[in-house]
Amino acid sequence: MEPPAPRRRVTIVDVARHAQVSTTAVSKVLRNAYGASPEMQAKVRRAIDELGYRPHAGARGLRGKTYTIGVMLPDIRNPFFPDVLDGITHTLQDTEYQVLLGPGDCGEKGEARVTEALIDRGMDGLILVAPLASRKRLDEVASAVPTVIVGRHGSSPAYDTVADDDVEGAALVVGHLAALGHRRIAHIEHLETDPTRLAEMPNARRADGYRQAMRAHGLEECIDVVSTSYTQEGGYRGAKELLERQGTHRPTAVFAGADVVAMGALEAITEAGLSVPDDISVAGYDNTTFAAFGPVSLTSVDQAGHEIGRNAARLLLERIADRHRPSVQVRLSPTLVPRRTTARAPE
Amino acid sequence: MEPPAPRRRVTIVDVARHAQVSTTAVSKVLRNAYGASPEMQAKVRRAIDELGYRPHAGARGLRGKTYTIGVMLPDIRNPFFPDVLDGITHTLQDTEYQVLLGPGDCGEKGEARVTEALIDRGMDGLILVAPLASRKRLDEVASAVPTVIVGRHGSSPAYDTVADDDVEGAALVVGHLAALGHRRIAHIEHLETDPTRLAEMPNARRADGYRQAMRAHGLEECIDVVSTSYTQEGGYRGAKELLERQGTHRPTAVFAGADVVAMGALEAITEAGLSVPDDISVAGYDNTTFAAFGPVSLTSVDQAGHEIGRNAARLLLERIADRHRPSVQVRLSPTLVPRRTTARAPE
DNA sequence: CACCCAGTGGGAAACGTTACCCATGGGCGC
DNA sequence: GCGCCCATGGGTAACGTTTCCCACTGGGTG
Repeated sequence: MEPPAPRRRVTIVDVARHAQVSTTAVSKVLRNAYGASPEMQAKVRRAIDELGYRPHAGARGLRGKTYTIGVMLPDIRNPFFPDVLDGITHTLQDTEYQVLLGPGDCGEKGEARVTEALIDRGMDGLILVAPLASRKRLDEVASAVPTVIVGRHGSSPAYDTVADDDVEGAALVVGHLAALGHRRIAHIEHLETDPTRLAEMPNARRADGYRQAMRAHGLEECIDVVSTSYTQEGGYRGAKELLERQGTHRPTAVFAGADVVAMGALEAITEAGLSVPDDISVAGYDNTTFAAFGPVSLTSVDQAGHEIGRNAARLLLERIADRHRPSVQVRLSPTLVPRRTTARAPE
Repeated sequence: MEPPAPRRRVTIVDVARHAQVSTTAVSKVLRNAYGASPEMQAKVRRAIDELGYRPHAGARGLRGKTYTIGVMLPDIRNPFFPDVLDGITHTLQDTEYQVLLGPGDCGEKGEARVTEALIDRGMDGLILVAPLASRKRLDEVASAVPTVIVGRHGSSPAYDTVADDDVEGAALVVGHLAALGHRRIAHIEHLETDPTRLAEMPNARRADGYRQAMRAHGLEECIDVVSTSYTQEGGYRGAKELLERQGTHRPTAVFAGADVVAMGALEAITEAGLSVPDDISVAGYDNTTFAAFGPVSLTSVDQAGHEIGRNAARLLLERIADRHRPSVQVRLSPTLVPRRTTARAPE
C-alpha cells in the first residue's frame, strides 16, 4: 500500500490570512512582542488554534532564535548523565525552549562532529557535558553560540561552567574509609595523558583529591594508584592488578573513580573468591542507580546531577538573554552515600 | 571578564565570492548536483576549506533537506535504548546525516511534545522508539515526515516498522525454565489498559507469548501473571506479591518482562531471605549491561538492539529517498542468554 | 550553413520567519 | 486649537540556501 500524500504545512501566512491581519502581527503575537493589542492577540491566537499552526524553527532561526538548546552527551550509557539531563529538561520545560541531545559517540573526534552539527542546526545555546575538547576549541565553540560547560574545572570568559568539587568528593571517600580503620586504600583512576586537560578533567581531580586526602590522614605511605580507564573493563583490570599485590601490600579498600569502575572491580573481586566488604571494601563515584540497587548497595559519592543540570540550564538562559554578562563558575559540593560495600577494615 | 564578540558566520555567499563563482555553483558542489565541471568542483572545494565553511542546516531546510534524523527515545535510562541508538548512528555515520535525540520525558504528553518539536525543527526523518502514541497520531506524524517505528507491532501504509518478536522471546524463556523442570513459572507484566495499544505494545505481546508458551508446555494450570509496571519498583512489588503465595502456589521461577523488573524482583527476593537460583529462578528481558554484570549474571532475552537500530536507519534512508515506496515491516528474532539466575527447579 | 543539443554557469525567485521602520489616528499638554 | 507622542498595525527587506530556468558556448548533424 502506498503511503498517503503529505499535506502542506500551515505557515504564518495562512494564519495571517485566516485572521485577516498581517504576518507581522502574527509574528508579534507569537513572540509576545510589543505592539499587539489584546483584541489582536485574541484574534490571532484563535486562528492559530483553528489551523493548528506551529512555527517552523528553522525559518525562525534565520532571523531570530530557534528556541532550541543542544546538549552534547559524551556517552549515553553512563547512568550519571540522565540525572544531569533531567535537571536541564526540568528547568527548561516551562520555558519555550526545547532540548535536543547530540550523542557524542565517545572520543574527541565524534564529540567535535556533534558539537559542530548542533551549531550548524542553529541551537540558541549549548550545554557540553564533560567535553574532551581542548580549551581553545571550547573557546571557539563558545564564541559561536552561548555555551555552558558541565563537569570540567577551569574557567574562561567565553563560557560558564558548572562542576562538582571532585577533590572534596575524593576526600569524603578517603575520610569514610579511614574512619573505618582502613589504611591501605587504593585508587583506580582514569589515565589522562593530555597535559592541558590534566588539571581540568574530573578524573584527574579525583585522583588528586585522593592523594591530598591520604596525606591529610597521615597515609602518604599507603598511596596506591592504578591507572586504567573509567569503564567496567578498566575497573576489572585495575582490581585484578591490585589483588595481585602480596600480603601487606594488598589494599583493604578500593576507591574506584566511577561507579562503572566499581562494577568491574566488584566482578574481579568476586572472581578472586574474596568477599565484599568482609575482605575488601569498595567505593564508587556518581551514585548511579546501579549503586543504589539493593543487592549491590555500593557506597558512592553523589554528585547531585539534577542540581548540576538545573544550574547549567539556568546559566545558559541567562547568557542567551545577555551575551555580555561576565562568565560564572558554579561549584557544587558532593555528598557521601555509605552503603554495604564498605565496612571496618579486617583484623 | 566580558566574553569576546561573536564572529559572523561564513556563508555560501562568502565562499562564492572567494572562489569567484556564483552561489548557485557552490550549492551544486555542496550537493553533488549535476552541472558542475571538475575544475569548478576543485575551485569551490578549495574555497570551502580555506574559509572553513559549513552549511547552515536551518536555511537548507527551508528549500531542501536539513540532513538531520530525529530519534525519539522515551526513556534515556532504559539501558536497552543505547544499543538501538548505536545501530542507528553506526549506519548513519558515513552518510551526511546527523542524528539528534529527543528526550521523551516519559508519558504520552511529553512524547507528543518532543515529536512535534522534532518535526518543527525540520528533521528529514523520524525514528520513534517504542512510542506510546495512538495509531492515529502515528499516522499523522508519518504523513508529515518519513517515519520508522521501532519496537511496536502492527503496521500502517504510512510508516515502516522494526520490532523484535516478543512472543517468541517469551517462549524462549518459558521453554528454558520448563526444561529446567519448573512448572510454577510466574510472569510480571506491565499493565496495559488502553485497548488500541493492547495488541501492539511489546509488553502485551510478552505476556501473551508467556500464556501461549505455558499452554504449549501443558502448564496452563500454572499460569500466574502479576500486573505492575516495567520499572524496578514494579518488579519489587510484583515479586513481593508472588512471594506471599502459600506453599504450592508460590512460583519456583519468575519471568520478568524486562531487566529492570528483574532487578526489582531480585531485590525483593533477597530481602525475603531467599536465594537465587537455589530457591527461585529469575529471568529478565533485554539483556542489558546490568544483566551481563558478573555478580548479577541475569538470564535474559537478547533483542539485538544494534540490529534493530541498523534496520530502522536503513529503512528510513530508503523512505527518505522514495516516499512512495510501500511500507515495510521488519521482524527480528530474539535469542536467549542463559546465566546464573536460572537453575533446576528445587526438590 | 543553419540548427540543435549537451555541457556548463548564473540570475532570480522562492522557503517561513523576524527586524526595522514607517503610516495612521487619537488623546493630551500647552 | 495646534502640535506631539504613543499605541497600534503593516510593508518590506533581510536571513542562507536551493530550485527553476535561461544564457551562453562549442561541436556535431542534416
